[in-house]
Amino acid sequence: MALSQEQYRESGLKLTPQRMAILAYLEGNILHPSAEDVFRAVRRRFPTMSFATVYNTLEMLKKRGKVVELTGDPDKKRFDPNIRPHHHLICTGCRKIVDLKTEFNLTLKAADQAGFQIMGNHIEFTGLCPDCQRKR
Amino acid sequence: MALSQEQYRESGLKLTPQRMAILAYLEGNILHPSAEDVFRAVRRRFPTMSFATVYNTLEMLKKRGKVVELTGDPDKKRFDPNIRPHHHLICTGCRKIVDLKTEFNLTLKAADQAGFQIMGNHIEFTGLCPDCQRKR
DNA sequence: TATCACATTAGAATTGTTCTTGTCAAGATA
DNA sequence: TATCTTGACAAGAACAATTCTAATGTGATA
Repeated sequence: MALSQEQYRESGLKLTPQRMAILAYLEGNILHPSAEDVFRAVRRRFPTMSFATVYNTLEMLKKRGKVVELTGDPDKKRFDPNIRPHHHLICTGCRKIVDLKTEFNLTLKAADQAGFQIMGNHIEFTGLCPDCQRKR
Repeated sequence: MALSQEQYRESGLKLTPQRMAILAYLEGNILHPSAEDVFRAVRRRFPTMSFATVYNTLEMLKKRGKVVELTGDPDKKRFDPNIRPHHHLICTGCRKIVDLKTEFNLTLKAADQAGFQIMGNHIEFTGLCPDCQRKR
């Protein structure tokens, strides 16, 4: 998430301590946190932090393209501060999500697109992470 | 979803009218229905149908590999009775999900797998469906 | 048809997310 | 720096999706 404080301000948004804390937590975070993960982490420094602020901020960042909302976890929303297109490994045991650097060249023939205007693609490799392999 | 009534019984499950109605609705359904879609459809014939029955049945079918739970819709669980591996087109406007017949040969080098035991993969092509293109 | 394990129902409970309302503070302006 | 205005915040209520609970009902087998 390349989002400096200046960029932030320039886009007409107020830079509040709460938002800075959320940004700091997201910056470089590769754990694909849920809203609750963000909330729990940021609350340590801001005990009065509200869930609404977390959701509002994430929603705003999403609208501005600064974070991406992930699918792949059916139980909760997960967010990725890495906005460069990339794919994921997903553990079906613990729902851990790991970034993939591998690139794939995927194209769909027009005949297969069902009239869709394709904007992007995302590959989910599913399997068991090392921890979950050990447990079973 | 190739699941005949005989297979159903043989696997030690009771075949109730409610379950038959759910199975009938799922059979050949390409709309990737949510639990509520199933509920609403089946309730027409079984006005006493309970949501719990829908969730229980879907969960059971999932456990037995007769349906697949989809990611791709962050707001609700969606189910696919087509258990043959295939990929999807997803409309970011209305969350319509369309099956793709196109096959891709995706392999990950061991070095890229982060120790995961890979079980499968799934590609989501995102974009706007024809209806949503018209609306914007 | 009697029995029993399992399925069903209705609604309560839980979880994740969004909305509302009153208050407050960041950044702008003078 | 003092004041103003707009948007952000906190707290909790509301909402939506899903899961659980307890009581009742029913399919399959003998």
